[in-house]
Amino acid sequence: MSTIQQVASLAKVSVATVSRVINNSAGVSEKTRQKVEQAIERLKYQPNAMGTFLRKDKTNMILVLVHSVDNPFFSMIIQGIENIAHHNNYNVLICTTYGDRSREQHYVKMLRNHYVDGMILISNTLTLDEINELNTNYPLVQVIEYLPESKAPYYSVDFYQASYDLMEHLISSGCKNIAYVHTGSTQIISHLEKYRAYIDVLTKHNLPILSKTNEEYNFGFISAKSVAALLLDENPQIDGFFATSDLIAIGIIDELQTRKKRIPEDIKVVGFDNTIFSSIYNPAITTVELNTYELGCKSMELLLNKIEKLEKDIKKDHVLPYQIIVKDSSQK
Amino acid sequence: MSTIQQVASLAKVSVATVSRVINNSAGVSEKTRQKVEQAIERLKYQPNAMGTFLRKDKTNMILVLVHSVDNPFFSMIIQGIENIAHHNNYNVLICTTYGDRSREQHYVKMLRNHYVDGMILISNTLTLDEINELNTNYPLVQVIEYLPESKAPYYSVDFYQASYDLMEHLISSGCKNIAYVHTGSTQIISHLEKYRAYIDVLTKHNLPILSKTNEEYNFGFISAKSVAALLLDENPQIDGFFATSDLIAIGIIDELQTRKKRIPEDIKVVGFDNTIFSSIYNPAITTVELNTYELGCKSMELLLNKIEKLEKDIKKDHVLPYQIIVKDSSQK
DNA sequence: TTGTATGCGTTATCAC
DNA sequence: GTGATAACGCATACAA
Repeated sequence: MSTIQQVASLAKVSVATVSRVINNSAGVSEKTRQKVEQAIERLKYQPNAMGTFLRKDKTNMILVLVHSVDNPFFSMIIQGIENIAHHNNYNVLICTTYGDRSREQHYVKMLRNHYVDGMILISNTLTLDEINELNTNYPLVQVIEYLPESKAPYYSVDFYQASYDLMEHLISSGCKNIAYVHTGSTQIISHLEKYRAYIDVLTKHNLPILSKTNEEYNFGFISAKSVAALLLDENPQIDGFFATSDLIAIGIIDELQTRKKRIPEDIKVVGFDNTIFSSIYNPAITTVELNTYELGCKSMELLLNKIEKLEKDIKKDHVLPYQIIVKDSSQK
Repeated sequence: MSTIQQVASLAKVSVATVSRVINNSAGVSEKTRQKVEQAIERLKYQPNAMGTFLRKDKTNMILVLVHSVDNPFFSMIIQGIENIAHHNNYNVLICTTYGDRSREQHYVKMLRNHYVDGMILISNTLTLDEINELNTNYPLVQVIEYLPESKAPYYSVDFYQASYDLMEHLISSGCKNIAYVHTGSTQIISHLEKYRAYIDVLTKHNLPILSKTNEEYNFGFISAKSVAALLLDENPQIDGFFATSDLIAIGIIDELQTRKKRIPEDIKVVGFDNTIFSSIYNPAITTVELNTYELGCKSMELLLNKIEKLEKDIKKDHVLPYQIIVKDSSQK
């Protein structure tokens, strides 16, 4: 491994000149530039990024804290983030927590240690105090999931209204006994808002509340299947399922098919997120498009603003539109 | 942001002592330690990782180069890698290329620039020369996909034998016209070996060869559906499909169901990788378990050996066992 | 047990 | 247009 020193010696110039050549700074004569470039070539010199980082106090890396990525829902957000990041010469460090708080703390430490210039939280278990503290000291953006009371800005979707629309769709399709199924954390805003809409719509129509959640995520599918089984055992009259994700919907449908129920004739099912799963499954699943790629792009743009302090007063709440996508699983 | 200097001043000790406290080095009196810890606490001091990295010429980060991660197949490998990495105080940087060579080169540069201490290649488009050059200069390990002629070590599976077994299974289940479907890169070793077995088994049994590939990956499913449609139009006699992944199998089955074919009665289908998809789909898909988590663990252990030069002569070829998992899609 | 001094590799300021 | 040099924050060899 050669250093800038060795290049300077070989080219018979100072390290300053070599640095200028590397960074394409103005004020280097063509002759010198070529000498230096030849030396770089001969030594196969590669700048040591750590020297640069230390000197500049900037790594051009940002960290994305996410539960897991083995789900097109999250990976689309990340692709949006990466798109904007790469166009602005930033690298994206994907860090998966799998809900483990110690892993999460470990990654947060990377922000504190100047490993990265900023952080995007997709789904996290940080407390309100932690987020507020981090937000005052470091560039921080929340996307999809967020703490509404926190001071950190976020990009998300109106989960309440989307769920309201979905519920009205189920009811207008003839459902009278609609069950709500959620697996994974019950602290997240998306679930809370979906559930709130579920309750409100049922109350408005004077229909019974039939809901069950399971803190275990288990890729959504596994937990959902058993939750659906319990619900159906206790409430054989169920004729509609509101699932908080496409994967949960698939778990429910799998259980229904085991019980020889026809979908949508006997029971209708709706999911959320419009992932590839809702298209490849049989039947295709009614769902909600959240424009996750766009959300990723926007949140990265916001983070860049914070890092490079382009704007002083950054708006805190950003809500992007959604679209209800009706497919086979809930047709009349 | 405070520095070690400020902590030293406040605690009225030298920076060396502060450094000793931070790193839990021996030879610091209890009294001094407490003084320093109080100063650290008061200043909310967080060490700047870049200083440490530069000084130690080590980042304790490794890079995983992978096509994409929105697939349980890859994410299981990565979980294995992360497991071993974290137990050895290393961080894992997940870098997705989506088959884009410029992104790939960008990430490779991070290895050259001392950003990371080593690299694991899961699926890549690096040339033989590139891999060999990198392997001589940096710690490098290949997993799953590899260039057999390269000098870099790898952990993988006997794709030929696994495919041979699968083909024999299809034939013994009664299939006489078996089609081979692959989407994505056709340069990868897994496809080449699978295809070689496909040909060998058919030749041995004197059966016709019916294969089609599509370089476009498209999440496997989309491309596979159209490939299957073409194959079925041209060869209505097909009674078995060998798909090179579970997602491809799903695409095929989707096309078959559109055509009102019964599976497995009319046509049998087998996939590969034993991802969650092969279980959640209806029918459940016969597949091959590759022990991806284990492969991830082993390859990280190997990389650690190379980084910390524990062993001198590292074996180059490592082949882990597989298991054929028969499910509904190919039952007699 | 503690402090001093040096260097890791780079960039940037200031001379010339 | 180029060079000398200080500084970034930290760890460590050596001295005390």
